[in-house]
Amino acid sequence: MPISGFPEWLPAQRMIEQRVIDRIRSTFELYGFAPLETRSVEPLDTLLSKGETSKEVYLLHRLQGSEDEKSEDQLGLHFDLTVPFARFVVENAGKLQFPFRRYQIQKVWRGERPQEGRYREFLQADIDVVNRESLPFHYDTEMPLVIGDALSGLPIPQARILVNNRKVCEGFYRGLGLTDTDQVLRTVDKLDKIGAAKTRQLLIETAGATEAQAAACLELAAISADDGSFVDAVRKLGVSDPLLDEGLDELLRVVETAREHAPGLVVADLKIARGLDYYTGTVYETQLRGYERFGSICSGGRYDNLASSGKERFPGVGISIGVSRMLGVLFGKQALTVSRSVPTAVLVALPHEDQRVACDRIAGALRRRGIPTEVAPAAAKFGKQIQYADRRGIPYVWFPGEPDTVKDIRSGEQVDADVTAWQPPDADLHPSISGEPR
RNA sequence: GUGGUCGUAGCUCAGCUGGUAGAGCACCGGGUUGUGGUCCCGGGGGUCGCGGGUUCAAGUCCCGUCGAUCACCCCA
Repeated sequence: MPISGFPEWLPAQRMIEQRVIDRIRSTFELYGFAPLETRSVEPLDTLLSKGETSKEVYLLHRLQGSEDEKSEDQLGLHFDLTVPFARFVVENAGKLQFPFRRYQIQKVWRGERPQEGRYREFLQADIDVVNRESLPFHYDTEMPLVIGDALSGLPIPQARILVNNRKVCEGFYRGLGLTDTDQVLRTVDKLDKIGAAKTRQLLIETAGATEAQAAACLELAAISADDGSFVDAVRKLGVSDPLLDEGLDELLRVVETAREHAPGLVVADLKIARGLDYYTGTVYETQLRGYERFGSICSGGRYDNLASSGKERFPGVGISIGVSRMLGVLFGKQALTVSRSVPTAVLVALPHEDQRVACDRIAGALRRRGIPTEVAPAAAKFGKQIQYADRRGIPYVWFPGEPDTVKDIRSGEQVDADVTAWQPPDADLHPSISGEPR
């Protein structure tokens, strides 16, 4: 029986997942991020002190453990990769070179109610850069480019990274005279769901806004642009505040850098506010075109205060691809398929059981040349053996003989072949993933 | 964690106001004496998610539970 929120894929889907991970990993390394894996558990205090206030953390305890463990002794499964990473950096600061760029591809756990693309155990692929004391802003501009590069190499719908900056919102709200900027942010965040009228009402009721202030907040939230024009649009609203200026300047740099290196990838969208509450500046959120209703498949942001030890601070910026969420959503729409359900490229047919040794020899020779090969399970009729391959999508069946022949079962074409020379086309060597149903 | 909808064969589904389960596809075998996919014939397969209750009788009604999904919450 399945357990709610803990998905298990079939081999075909796992192959797709592995291909996706391969692509993400190689891209991360292409940009010089170093691999890291942290333990799955953290002290509960570490998890909770970093803003995760809800009870969605899974606790770990031994069956034979004592009932009255203190909370500082309790272990919880990590719910993201950023908090463990921050802890790791503080702990190992003396052994790391800064700025430190690392990637981490691991499972994380959250006790939320599952839905399509929302799980309790899921895989994240995360990159972060941290530095001592202060982190140059250009890293904030780099994050979307890495993600855009990784995702654009996959047969999935185009990604659109929505970017905002908390300084813009907070500065704007402050400039308006609103003091509870967090509450304003939380309310504005619901705009898409509850609509402008209700948002306006809530701003007045819960954030102490006047009609005019609420209207201004909505006007800010409505601004979205894939170029620098959003800056003028904000200025036209006539609010001024130093933090607002700083935020606009930063956001502009993200948008302009993306326009230079990856046109169409990034959009400044001043209503996005989400992410964990440790974010202090830039925030990212990513949609796949045509899949907007499934929410963000990749998000992150700048955190200036997450990691610190004594007087030392380690500000960072990072972004994380929700691999399981992205795949779950695409699987649900049958928008990702793989060319076969096994890695095998060649099935060696078995004429008689007493020829298994010879067939194993053929398979060995092919494998030594990097061709994934298996020998037929039984000396059934050749029709059955071909069917065995066909069911699994194995493209070639090898017939031992004088001479050996190999058949492309898709075309039916069968040619003489030599184990020391025959080579399938590169496209057939390994399963390939595509965006179209098979 | 809260609320709604749904849960019949591997898959898609049918099963009227309760009367002890059915189709198509898939699968297996044969026609086809060792090179598949078409066609024809035949066959296997279901504790009706699970548990309890009401009833002479429950796939069908009631309660609980598990799972899927949607909304809230929150977020990958």
